[in-house]
Amino acid sequence: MIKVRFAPSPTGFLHLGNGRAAIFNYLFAKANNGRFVLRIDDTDTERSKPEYENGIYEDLSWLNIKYDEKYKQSERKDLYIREFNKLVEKGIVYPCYETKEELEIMRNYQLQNKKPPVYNRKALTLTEEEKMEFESRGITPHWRFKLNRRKIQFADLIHESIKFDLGSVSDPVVRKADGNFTYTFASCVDDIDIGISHIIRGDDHISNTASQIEIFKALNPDSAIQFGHYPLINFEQSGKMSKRFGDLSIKNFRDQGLEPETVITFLAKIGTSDPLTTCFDFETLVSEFSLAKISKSGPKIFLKDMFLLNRKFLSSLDFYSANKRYNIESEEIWNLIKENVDTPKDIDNWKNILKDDFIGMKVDTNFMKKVYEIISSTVKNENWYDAFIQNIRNEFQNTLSTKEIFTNLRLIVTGLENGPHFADILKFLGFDETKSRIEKLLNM
RNA sequence: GUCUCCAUCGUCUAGAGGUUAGGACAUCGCCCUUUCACGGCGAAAACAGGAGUUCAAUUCUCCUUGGAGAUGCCA
Repeated sequence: MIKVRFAPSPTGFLHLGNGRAAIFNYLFAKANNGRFVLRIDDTDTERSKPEYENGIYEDLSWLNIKYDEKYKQSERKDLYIREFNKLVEKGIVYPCYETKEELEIMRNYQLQNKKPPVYNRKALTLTEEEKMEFESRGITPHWRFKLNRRKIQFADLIHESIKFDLGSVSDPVVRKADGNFTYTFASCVDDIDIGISHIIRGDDHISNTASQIEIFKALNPDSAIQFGHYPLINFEQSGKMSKRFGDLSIKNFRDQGLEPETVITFLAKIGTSDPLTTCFDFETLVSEFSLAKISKSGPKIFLKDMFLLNRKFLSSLDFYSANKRYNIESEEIWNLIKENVDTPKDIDNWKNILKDDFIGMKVDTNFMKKVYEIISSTVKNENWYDAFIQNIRNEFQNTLSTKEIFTNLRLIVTGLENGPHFADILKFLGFDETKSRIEKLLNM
């Protein structure tokens, strides 16, 4: 049974990186008839906040990612204690009494002497008397897992094979002095207990995986969990960019008017050998998903590409789907504007522009006067707009470029410099409304 | 410092010893549009560097360089 998990910690809002983890795992599960588990990794009681946990549910539901099972680490402490005690009995974990400050000093010292900042296992040499002494002073220990210091190699679904020198890392802390367990440990216990078959996470977890393989083995010698580490996204970052697009939270992009389909497709396809298609449905994404398509190198992404994709998504919608989401009054309106909207805000904007009480933007007064004269003398028949445009061109052909003429006209009628085919706009608005818009601006 | 991952057009990538190094997005040009956009067509654009293995290296090995990550009583 294939079972994967998405395990965010509620210490902040879900960002694009989290979203990618969720989507990869979700698609992997669906593509293999497996189950997708949501696990709230809230072992860090200091930083975990209920509002962030709610944010996780909101974002997942917005993205339309549904989970088959849900767990919360803060509700599973009894299990961790049981498993922890087994390791204590086996002597694989050991109590340490150093303070954070002492450890910090030790690390700095090692770094300054160009040595790897690895914990020196001093606590291992403590006598029972010394331990008692600490305890009597009210100092509770934190516990470390005694790593087998050797070079290991493990299979990886994306990198094929990863090697790691366990001698280069400290024995991981599994239980903190306050009695809470760390993610490193709780995660292993949960993965075994829940029956996770594949752990798919970012390259930033490679060193964790190396240590956790040892913990998995200590917990369950038969553990056969498979790993896949995908490369992290590099975000093109410049001051301007970040200012323009805001932070990287899913919530931010939702607020900016991106559609969930856009975010899903973007995150599912970026860094894979598939093109950034315009297929936006889950079924297609699932059928196209494969870990083999994820490249080993980290993609650099431009956030503007996501907005480009959003435009493609919107213009691909037919009237029925568009109307369901954005309540478009008529098919005529949708067909008129659909090629010219980047976000739902633009849709609202155009709906407003096409309403009768809309007021455009003033341009040069003489131009507006002339335009009014021309429309007043234009015959109101079936093709009035063609005649109207032709007459204006004739009037200004020696003084203004075609582009300038149209830009001015667009501003007067729509308030914008670009948009749907101009004659189509006039046709939609009708003779009287167009004339009234020019008149209104002239009288302002 | 140590450990780990990675390296093909601007970007995402295909390529697994012999290819005119292919595609997609972006860019530019032309066409369509009486204008911007949309659309159609086309162009430009890449194997980081150095050794080695080989008849032959983008492809295999090593080194250098570059990028990313880890090195927490965070996850």
